Amino acid sequence: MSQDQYTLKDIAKVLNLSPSTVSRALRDSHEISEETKRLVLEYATKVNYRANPLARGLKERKSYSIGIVVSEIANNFFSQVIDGIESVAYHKNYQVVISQTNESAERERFHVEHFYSRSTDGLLMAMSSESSDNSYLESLMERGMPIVFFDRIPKQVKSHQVITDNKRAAYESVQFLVKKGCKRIAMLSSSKKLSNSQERLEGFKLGLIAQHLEFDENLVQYCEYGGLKQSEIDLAISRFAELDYDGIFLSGDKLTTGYLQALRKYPKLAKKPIEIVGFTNSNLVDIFSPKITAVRQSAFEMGKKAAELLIEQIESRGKEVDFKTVLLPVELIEAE
Amino acid sequence: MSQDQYTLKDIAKVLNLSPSTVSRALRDSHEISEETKRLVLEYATKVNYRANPLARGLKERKSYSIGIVVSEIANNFFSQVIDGIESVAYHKNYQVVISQTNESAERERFHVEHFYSRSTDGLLMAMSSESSDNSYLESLMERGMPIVFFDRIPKQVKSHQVITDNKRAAYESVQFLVKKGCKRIAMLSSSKKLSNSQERLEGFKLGLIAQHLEFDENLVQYCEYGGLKQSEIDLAISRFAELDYDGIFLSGDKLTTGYLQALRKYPKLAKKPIEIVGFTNSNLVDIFSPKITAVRQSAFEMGKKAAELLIEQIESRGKEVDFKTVLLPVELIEAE
DNA sequence: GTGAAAGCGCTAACAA
DNA sequence: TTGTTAGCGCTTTCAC
Repeated sequence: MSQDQYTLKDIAKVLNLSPSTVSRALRDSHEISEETKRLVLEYATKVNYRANPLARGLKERKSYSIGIVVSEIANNFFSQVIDGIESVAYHKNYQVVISQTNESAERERFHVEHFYSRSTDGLLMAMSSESSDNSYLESLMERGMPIVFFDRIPKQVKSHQVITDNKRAAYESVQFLVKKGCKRIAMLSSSKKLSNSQERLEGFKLGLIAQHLEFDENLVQYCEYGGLKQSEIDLAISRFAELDYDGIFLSGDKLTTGYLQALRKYPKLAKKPIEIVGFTNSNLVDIFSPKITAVRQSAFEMGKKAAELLIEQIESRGKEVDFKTVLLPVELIEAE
Repeated sequence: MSQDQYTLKDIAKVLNLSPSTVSRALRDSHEISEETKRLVLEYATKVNYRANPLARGLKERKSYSIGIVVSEIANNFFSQVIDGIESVAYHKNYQVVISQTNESAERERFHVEHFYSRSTDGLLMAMSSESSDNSYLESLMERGMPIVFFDRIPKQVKSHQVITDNKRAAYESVQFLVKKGCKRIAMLSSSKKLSNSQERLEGFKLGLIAQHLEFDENLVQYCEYGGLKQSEIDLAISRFAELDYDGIFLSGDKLTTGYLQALRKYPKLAKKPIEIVGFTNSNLVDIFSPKITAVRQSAFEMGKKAAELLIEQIESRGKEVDFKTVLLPVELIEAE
């Protein structure tokens, strides 16, 4: 990096070759002699040659960059996913471009179209909670833009998907609570509309059935905004207070932390200690109080897997792909 | 977005103009008649024309993208900074490309050079803790790559810098502790080498002086790895245990959470309750236990400010800039 | 006020 | 096996 960027032409001139030969040599083409390849490679390494990605992208209609669309970056779960994405992209030489929607469908669309006009090679998306009309995404994909969805996936789209095995996670949470001696288990859930929530609720019910426990609709409270508004949680909790329960399953990150915050705020609502199991990807559960058992999603893995699938799809260049739905496990982490 | 990307040529053909005229019209050049401009603009809007950023970048040596280099993305503080950066970039129409170094100087350099070869327009960097030789950064800047440093800045570089007012933050933390009745205040510090740490230590001392308290070297423990290794913290804490102190100032994010984790692990080390003040940008301090007072950096603001300065510098196109050092305040958040 | 042409750095079809 | 040429989509100098 001790001087300005070398180009193919520069190298060609020095070695008395043509730019195309140099190009081919660098791409290890079979039609170039070993001797020439060696020469080119040697010199290229020496001057630290880097192909100009803009030029290459312009030519190849490829930018070697992938876009991420999430609702918020400053979020334990998403930032861990992004970490995973970056780690894969780094090794495969793709740039990672981020964008956030703040849960706005309009902003989501803006970003997606922007990525498109930038010849971004592919997209990794977790849908904003507000989005409903996804037809524009389908038409994009039809026109050849690979999109891999993770965490929050739109309905009925043909694409790779990487999600948490929500049903199983909820099921196991119940098993855990029962093992701890709980007989009446409450649940704090997000909006019934979200696929995530539905699956977790289903797993919750199955978990109860497996333990021959009755499902009591009163013991489930729904938060339309998934805990984005603390007031929602406060309300839910005050409703719970009148009921008798000895364990609770919190089915979302914000619900978990919101629940704990509410307990702090209204200590009398927490008359007796109960067993708490909740989704959260915070790294700091071990210093939370009261103690909870964390349902930790494989966020990093999710990012990795999604990025791998995306890059694979990108590099298969429009060949028929058979779309996968990858289910990732959660980990129950019990505070000591 | 209902068909494939239009090009200048497409528009030119339809309107019976030359591509160059269309280009000029779109860039609002004075040498194009109002009438033509109107025509072009109208049609361009109609077909939702977007200039191909790769082609433009290749030509203009500009990519309308800025790069972020941080040690880790999945980190409360940094992800909040990135949030701030994105919010500015979004409005100014720049893409945000992320990269992480995992504290490796080598990886840092790799990323920076990569950004350079990608014609990234500018960089936002928080140095990795491992980096020492920054001469390559200087030569980069000399060759016209704008870099704005935030949080962790290299020594002696001429550039914009956005950092926390560390001295003041530490000073105020001490005032706070004294107001709470503390007489013997301990401090857990990062490596003496880091500028951040030095400033916080200095503020700590000044704070003591202002309260006519004596600075006792024994009451300060240094963690070479800033708390990255829990063992470091455990050791420091066990040393503290033998001393008599009634308040502690934790001068870094990982130190704060690590300290709390250690208290949980070795409850006997926390013989008597003491007042705790510590840096942390976690949103969950209110559910930590024991209760602490959080020193919260203006992370979002830091990202915003840094991005604003960077884009301003980019768009001033190599004009002489007079470099600013922006000091941001912290907020002390007391648990209820 | 508009157009023709060159060129940014790269790849690939075609020639030799 | 290597070189020549054209062209990706854009901007800009130079001509008209």
